[in-house]
Amino acid sequence: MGLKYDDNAKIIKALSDGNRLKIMDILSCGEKCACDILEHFEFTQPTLSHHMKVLMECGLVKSRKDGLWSYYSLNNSNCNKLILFLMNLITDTDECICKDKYKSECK
Amino acid sequence: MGLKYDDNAKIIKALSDGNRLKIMDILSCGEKCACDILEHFEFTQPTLSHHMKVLMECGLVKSRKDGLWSYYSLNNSNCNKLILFLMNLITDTDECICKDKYKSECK
DNA sequence: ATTATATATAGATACATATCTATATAGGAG
DNA sequence: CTCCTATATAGATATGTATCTATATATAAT
Repeated sequence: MGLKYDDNAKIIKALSDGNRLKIMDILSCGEKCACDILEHFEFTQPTLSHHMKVLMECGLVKSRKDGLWSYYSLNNSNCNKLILFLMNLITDTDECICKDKYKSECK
Repeated sequence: MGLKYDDNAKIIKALSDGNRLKIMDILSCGEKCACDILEHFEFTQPTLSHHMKVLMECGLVKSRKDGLWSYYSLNNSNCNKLILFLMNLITDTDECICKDKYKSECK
């Protein structure tokens, strides 16, 4: 199955903030520019810039530039991969780490 | 839909650590006692105790005591709720925050 | 009772991060 | 060219956290 705990932990860490979850929700209905996203929050513009950078660097969000404006949208493929990872994680599959005889007998 | 960003962010934060993701994977095939979980890691017993506390406090893991041993298992209902939250978050549903006319015109 | 064992807690340290103000960059308008 | 605007970056601060060692708690065995 190729579970990569640390790699996925980084992506999950990007989502471990209420404001960033709200940003994801805002983007779920389509592309938005930074100033539109900012309207939903009380914090400052540099703080939004920081949050967008975190979401971009983990691959959950992508952006494009058009003149002065930056447009952001979800990277749906990567979002789906993360959810698939979590579903596999909590499911008792044949590839569960627990089945690894060399590490534990799972008594 | 009742999206609660901060509440779910807390749960997600508990999963934003590679070691805790591995613990979830270990528990996915059934109940384990602390010493069995510890065998999979290099860190010390108090560190495992800390990680288990984090996973318990966010509701993803439950435990029972039997003599000296503490047995841990996934709280499957809460695990499923988290995944459902994430699936709703990235989906363009009618209840998307973006549809809220009072907060944004979503131009 | 005494001793051994499984787990939890306390306190310390080192590192990460969410936010702010101030400033830089860079594109568009006049 | 000069000014305005949208966004990004730099640096500071305050808070959170992953880990360790040392110790406490609580149960079992002798």
